[in-house]
Amino acid sequence: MNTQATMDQATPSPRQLRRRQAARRLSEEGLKLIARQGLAAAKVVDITAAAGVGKGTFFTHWPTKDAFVAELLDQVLTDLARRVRPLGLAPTDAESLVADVAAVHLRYFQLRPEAAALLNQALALDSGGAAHQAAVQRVDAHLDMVAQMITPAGEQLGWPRERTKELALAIVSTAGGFFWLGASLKLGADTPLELLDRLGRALARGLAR
Amino acid sequence: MNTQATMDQATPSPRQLRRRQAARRLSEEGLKLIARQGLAAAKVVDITAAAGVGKGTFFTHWPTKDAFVAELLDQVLTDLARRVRPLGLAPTDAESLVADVAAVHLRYFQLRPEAAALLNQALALDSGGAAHQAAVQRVDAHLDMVAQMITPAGEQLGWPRERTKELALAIVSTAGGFFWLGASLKLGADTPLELLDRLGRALARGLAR
Amino acid sequence: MNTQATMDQATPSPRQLRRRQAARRLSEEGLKLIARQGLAAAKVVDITAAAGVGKGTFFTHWPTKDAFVAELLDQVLTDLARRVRPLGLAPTDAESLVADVAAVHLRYFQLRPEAAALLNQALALDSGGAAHQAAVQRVDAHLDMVAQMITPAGEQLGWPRERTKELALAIVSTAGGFFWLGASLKLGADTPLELLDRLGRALARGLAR
Amino acid sequence: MNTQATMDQATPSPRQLRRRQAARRLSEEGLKLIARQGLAAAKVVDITAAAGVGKGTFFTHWPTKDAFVAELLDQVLTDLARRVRPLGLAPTDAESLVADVAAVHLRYFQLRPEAAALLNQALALDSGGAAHQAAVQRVDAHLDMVAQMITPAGEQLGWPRERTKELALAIVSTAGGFFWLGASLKLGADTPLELLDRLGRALARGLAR
DNA sequence: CATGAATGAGTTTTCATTCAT
DNA sequence: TATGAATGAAAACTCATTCAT
Repeated sequence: MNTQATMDQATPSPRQLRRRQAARRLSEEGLKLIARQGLAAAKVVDITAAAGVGKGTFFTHWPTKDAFVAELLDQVLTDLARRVRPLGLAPTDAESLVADVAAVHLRYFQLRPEAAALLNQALALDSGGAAHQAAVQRVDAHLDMVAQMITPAGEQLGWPRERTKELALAIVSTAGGFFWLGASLKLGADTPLELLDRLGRALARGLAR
Repeated sequence: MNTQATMDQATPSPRQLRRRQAARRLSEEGLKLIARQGLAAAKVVDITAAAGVGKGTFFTHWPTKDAFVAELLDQVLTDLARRVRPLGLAPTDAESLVADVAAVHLRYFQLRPEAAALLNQALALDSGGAAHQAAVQRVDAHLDMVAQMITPAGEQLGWPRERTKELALAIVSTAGGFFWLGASLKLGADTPLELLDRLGRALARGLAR
Repeated sequence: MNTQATMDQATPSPRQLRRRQAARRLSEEGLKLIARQGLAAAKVVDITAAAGVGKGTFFTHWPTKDAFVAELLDQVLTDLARRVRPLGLAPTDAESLVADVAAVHLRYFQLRPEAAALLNQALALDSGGAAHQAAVQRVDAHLDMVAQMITPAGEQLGWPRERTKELALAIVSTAGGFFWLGASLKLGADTPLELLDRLGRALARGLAR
Repeated sequence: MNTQATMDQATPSPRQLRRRQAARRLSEEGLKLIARQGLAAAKVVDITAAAGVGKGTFFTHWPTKDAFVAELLDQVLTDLARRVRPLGLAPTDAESLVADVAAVHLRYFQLRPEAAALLNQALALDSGGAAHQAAVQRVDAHLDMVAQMITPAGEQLGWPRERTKELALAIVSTAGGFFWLGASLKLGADTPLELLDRLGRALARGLAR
């Protein structure tokens, strides 16, 4: 009862704390490096060096580099979802809802261009490999979530219900693509929120005839 | 007098013809493979096998794989530009011009998802390498072209002149990103033109306050 | 307090020991193979196989094959220099000094024909490459060392001071060349020291009018 | 009787002339390139380009690159032999004969450092290959020739008869080695003949007790 | 014969992953 | 558990050689 294993959240041993710290640093530095140098160019040894741990440590946290990328992608999309979901709760008109969802995506990727980079690079993994499958599934899940949120609004705006997922795709890809290309071309980082909002709203308004 | 050497562009030797044929096949199959399996996973040997030539032949056409990718990117963007440029000639209202430019991009990438894939993957090359530099520059040039076309229209719609390039980025990335994510997720390929037009128009309309 | 970290040079970890062992074995086997088969024909994989380690291990010790060759050359010339230098300390007449320097070179290369082989092959590397530059510089440094030693003696024997380096070249190339050609032709390995000494002395005596 | 094939030396067809011209140019440029860049770095295509012929032409003259090198080596040693042999005809004292043979070698390699380079590089070919065998044999034959010439002289000077070949080796390797190392280190090219003679004579004089 | 386009065997080098300490 | 040394599969690229024109 008093042993560590007994209670999950109870005073993690200092060792456990250090371990989690290391994992966090690895995630952070890994994401940065992948965004800065590309997925292939970001070597495991670079990531561990940046995080200040030994190379072998990496593989005590994730079984493979692909698994690491998968978790990174999951973190990013989970984080993004946390900001999107509340929009579904407060009732607004259809147009505003869609516009807001787009705006949140745009702002998120503007602040975290690494997230946009990761999104794109993860989908560029070998189509054969399980890693690609996993990435696709994870993004798909995010899209489903967004689609579910905006289905009624879309319908009100005259968008075919069975095609709402493409609407979600439009929102996510617009935002992700803009800041992914933008990061490469050194554009977009300082685009004023006001203009981004206009871009976000553009989609929504455009739907209404 | 009637020999080949007489006229520069006349009757290329059958050998040259075969050679060009091979180059074209390599480009086609290369683009397909890169889109299907990812840039890194598309090995040179796969591309040559798909094109039905020996491995070494590849390197008689391009000095490196990166040079090949660069040329592919150039071909794609040149091809795309050929379809975009005419829009600048026929006079229309500002909103329609922007909407049309967006629509052409969307349709282009819908028909050629490989092009969208290439665009995204080329920018994911090692940030250090010259290949990445080249890709960035090429895309940048395309953006400049688009920006130049839509600058007046953007201004009329109240978009700051010095930020037109970001507008161009929005158009290109929306289209490219949509079909890049879409291809991975098996979405978008059959989205009706009508809906795509609406998405395209969305940006344009959204600009007007 | 008694741990390894306490003293810098004390008790290298057993892992480090094994590592150094491997490096030494690689150097030895590499030198042998290069002498036996030629620099180009001595594949890295052959060297590692001969040393009983994996192929990749090679590159954890030297970044390139060229760097390996450079170190080998340095080892050889450093080792040779260790035997030559003492001659400069004990005072003798000019003729004997030169003869002794020549004799040490001859004996050294007779006992280690691989060293002679390496010397010649390293200079045969692509003239364009940095590897060739490095090899040339290293040999040049050895020549300078020898030249400095024999400058006064040479002068006494009537050899122009500004051409002492060519004298050094004569000594080194005579010895190296003899056993390099000799090894290829299966000659020289059992030439009696007495005869070698005569050859060595020949240079010295010959200088005096 | 009147056909070309009938008489060997009679009026070679202009075609034959051009062919021989090409072969000569290939030999010359090949030797230069091998000396300048190293045997491995001197690509067949470089040689043909330098000679102003197509790549394929090379292989109508020699079946392999190795055969080309073998012929080059043969040409060089034959050329050298032509200058050495006359010394055996005019009677002189033993010391002078040996000294003269050495001097001829030294002068030859000073004027043609490419020849020295070729000599060394040819012996560095894969020990496994037939090319190496051939090179070794050819050099061996040259050594035998020299040895035969100086055997009596050597004996008179007190050099063991059964070791004359090593004496020949000393002469050839001294000269070849000096200018081979010298060419790499930019030394020796302008060493005055007088000093070279002294070096050459050194060997001879040194032999006498 | 001369040519240069095509070819693929062969080599270096990289890097995720394993595992003994 | 953390570490970094060892490993070998994999991939780009080179270049002598072949051969159709």
